[in-house]
Amino acid sequence: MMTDYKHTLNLPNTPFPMRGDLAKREPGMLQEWENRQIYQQLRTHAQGRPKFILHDGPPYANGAIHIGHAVNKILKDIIVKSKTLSGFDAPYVPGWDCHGLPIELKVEEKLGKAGDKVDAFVFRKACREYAAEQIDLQRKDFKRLGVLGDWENPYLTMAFQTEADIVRALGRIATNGHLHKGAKPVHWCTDCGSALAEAEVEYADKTSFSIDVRFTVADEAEWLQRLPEAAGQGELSVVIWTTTPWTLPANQAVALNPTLDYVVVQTLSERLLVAEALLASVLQRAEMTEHTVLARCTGDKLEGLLLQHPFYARQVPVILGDHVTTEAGTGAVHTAPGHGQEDFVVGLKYGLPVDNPVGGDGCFLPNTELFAGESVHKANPHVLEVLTERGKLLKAEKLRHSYPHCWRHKTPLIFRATPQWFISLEQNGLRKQALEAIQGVKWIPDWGKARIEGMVQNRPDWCISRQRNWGVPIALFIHKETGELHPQTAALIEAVAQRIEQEGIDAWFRLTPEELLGKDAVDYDKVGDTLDVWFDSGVTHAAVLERRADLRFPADVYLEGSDQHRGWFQSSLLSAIGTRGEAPYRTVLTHGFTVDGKGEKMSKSKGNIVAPQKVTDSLGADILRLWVASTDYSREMSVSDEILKRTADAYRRIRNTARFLLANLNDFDPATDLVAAADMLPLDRWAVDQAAQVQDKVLAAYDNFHFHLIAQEVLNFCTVELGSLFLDITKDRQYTMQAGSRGRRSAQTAAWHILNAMVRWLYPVLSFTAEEIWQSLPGEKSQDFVLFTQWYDGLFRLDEADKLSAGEWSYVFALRELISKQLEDVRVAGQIGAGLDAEVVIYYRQVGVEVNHDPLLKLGEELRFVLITSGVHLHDVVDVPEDAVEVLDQVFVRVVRSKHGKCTRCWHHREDVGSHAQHPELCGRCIENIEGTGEVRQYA
RNA sequence: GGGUCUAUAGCUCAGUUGGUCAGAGCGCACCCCUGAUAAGGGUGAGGCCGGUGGUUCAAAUCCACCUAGACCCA
Repeated sequence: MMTDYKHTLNLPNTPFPMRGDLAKREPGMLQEWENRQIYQQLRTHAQGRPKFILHDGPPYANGAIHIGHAVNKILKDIIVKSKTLSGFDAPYVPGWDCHGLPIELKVEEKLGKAGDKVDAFVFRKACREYAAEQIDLQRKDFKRLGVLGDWENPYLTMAFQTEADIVRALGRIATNGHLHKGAKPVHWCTDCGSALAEAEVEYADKTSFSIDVRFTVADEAEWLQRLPEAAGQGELSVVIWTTTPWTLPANQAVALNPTLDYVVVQTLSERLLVAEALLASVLQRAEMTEHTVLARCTGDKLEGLLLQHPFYARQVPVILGDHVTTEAGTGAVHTAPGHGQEDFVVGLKYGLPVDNPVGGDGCFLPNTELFAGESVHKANPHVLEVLTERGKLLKAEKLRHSYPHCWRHKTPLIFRATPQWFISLEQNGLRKQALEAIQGVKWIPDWGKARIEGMVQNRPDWCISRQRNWGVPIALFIHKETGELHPQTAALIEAVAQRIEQEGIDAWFRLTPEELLGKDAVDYDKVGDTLDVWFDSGVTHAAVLERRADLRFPADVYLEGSDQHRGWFQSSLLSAIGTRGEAPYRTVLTHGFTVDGKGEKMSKSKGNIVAPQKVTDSLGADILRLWVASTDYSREMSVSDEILKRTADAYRRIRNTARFLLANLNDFDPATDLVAAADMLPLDRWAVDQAAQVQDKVLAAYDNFHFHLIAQEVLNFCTVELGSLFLDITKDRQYTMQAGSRGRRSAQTAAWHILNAMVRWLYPVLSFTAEEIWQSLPGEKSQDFVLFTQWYDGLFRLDEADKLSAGEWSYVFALRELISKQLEDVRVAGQIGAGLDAEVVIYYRQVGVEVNHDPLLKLGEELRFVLITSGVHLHDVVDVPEDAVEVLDQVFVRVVRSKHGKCTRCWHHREDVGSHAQHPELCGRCIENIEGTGEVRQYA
């Protein structure tokens, strides 16, 4: 009998599932989108809109994607999608970086070295195939994340067209006068037999010899002229300290700091010159206790004096350099321009020879006196032996320190001067232009500017040569005698590029100089080096942005991890300046690295790695996307199981809010049931107003790329304004009023507007869920997918004409919260269970207050619906009884258990329950809703 | 060692130019509901704002140093 009336209620109902089951259902949705070709359709839709170009930084085509890749692509996707909803034509062309050493090494593992066990052409073909496989694997994972893009037509740096354009870009840099051939010390891996880019160098601990060596003065008389007090007994030597004994054969000078104080000390048998600040540590190391300081002077007094090389018959000068410090050593620096960057620079200043006695295999060249043929790594003890024999070794120890290693082989690198191609930062003002261009770019966060500025300011010339097989060739011809570029270089480059367009980079390796140069061929060499892969990806602004019809130069946004200030941001900037004098991007966004819950780097050994594939296969891509969106990406991004669990909690709340809204729109058809804004009930107008405010914040946050604020904002809205207030309060109206009544349709109209707005807020982040909601949204839709729409414009704000102002609502809800506390006290005391068991009496100042200015009086009888209690009674404060609680200044509340019977239909306790013979269990309001013309609501 | 950053409740984040700024949501505990139910509502307990010194009438908010962490470089 009690359940008889349940069928007279309009209970929520929806096929939209409470649980997302994302891991299971997302793949099906992806398939559907792919079948429908939504990316291609979107391009048609967006045609003619203003363009927004986000240029993809290409991941390297090797290995499974990790969480950092996922973060990067998801952030890009959020931007592209939000810009689409903002009315832009925002294409997304993903790319891959395909050439280079890591792929070559993978292929070497299978085939052996090119030119050794396998023909170079076969080898390159294998590299190409390997890269293509890797791309397929990565693409599959990227798509699974819900990232929308032109996946069937991505850009690849190994595409023939792109390879050709890379060569053309090199040509432009050459013709613009930035190319430079030089012998410079570069990081050299003896295992690779190649120079390494800075990005290919890793630092790791290594134990080295640490030796102090005597450089005895060549002509003591000359020294004493400058420094008469240095007269004494025994040989006079300058002491140098080095951790690379094998570089001594290439020594060309000893550097002192011009402003540091140096002393000559007399020991038992000799005189030594070192920096005063380091004297104590040197003597201690050499175990010399007896000493007297004979002389003292600054380094600049000694410039140009000659020293005897410790084992070769040559004299080397004392030179000056600010790079000499007192951090370690002796304050006198052994200088071998062929083996060190700083040595090279200072050597340039003094015109020192760049002697490089070491071959590409890491062995001393055959003409090297004493050490011919020895490997540098093994020659150290021999050098020590020679030094000892000649009495030049003051002290030898072992030292553990951080030392550069090859990122692939993990072997220690050497610095070795070799002929290399460089993009010069100075020769034609590239550095200056780049620094100027940096000023015109917007860097987000703003410290990105200082970071790249500092790096560009200080970086050395860009060494673009690699002695490798799988790379775009440095397609140049140089004169055999003079080393000059061929005068027709521009035309030659274009001719080569055209061949590469047809056949790929093999075209260059197959080419004989005669084919292009004719008779000149005898005088010219074909350069055999390949390009640094950073050059490949760096010039995609030309090979991709300019080349593709759907894109354009410059891009609006580049977005990568903070490591790319040295990498892609910089290689792109330098190459764009070098080719066309303009930055390739207007805005550069940076995201931090992903770290674990403790803020520490992820590593296999720590076991704290979060794999994106694992997340999508368990929680779903939308959870991963929501995590990305909830995290402030401008700093380190923490992920852990707990964090993902919290994210999944937030997701469920958002999903269920949407589900409940849908469930209440079960019988709603906007075409016939939509209530005009002006006719909606005040509470419903308030809810739409709140949504409008949220939308303002959400759109601003998308605009400023502050996605984590969106996640917070939307969740708060779902929880507070909707869950706690609007949805809870309107349940009564939704369920108990006549289905087609204005009161109910008004609430549904608000829900419909809110859902329409919300589904779009969510779409850039929760793409799967948003589309799912969209499919369930009632009414004829203008578009099949959220993606094809734009931000919802059906929201509105409260205005002066509203019966209750925004401020009045705020007051009512603040009071409601205070009354909730009172209800809770009574509930805990066991007097009531649900709020509907209670009635509330409010005592406050009423005398002299106009009804029009009193929100409580205006709401009147309907206040009980706002408070979700069975009754509300308003009295003037003069009548306040003893047991009322003052919740606000001069506002007292008393909560009592209702003494009336409970209506079995609406659950309110009402005096009139039982007064109707036909329906003894119902209140009058319910009877009116069942049999009459239906109740009318004014406010809530 | 140098450069660029970060450090607010268990978690994710707000805290504009220093003065109700110690906040929100989640989680947690407890209560209620059973007509959003592997849901929903309510109440509550959690932070000396990484640490130490300064500047100031006043600092989470400015300065210095330290600690921990991240990226880049040597």
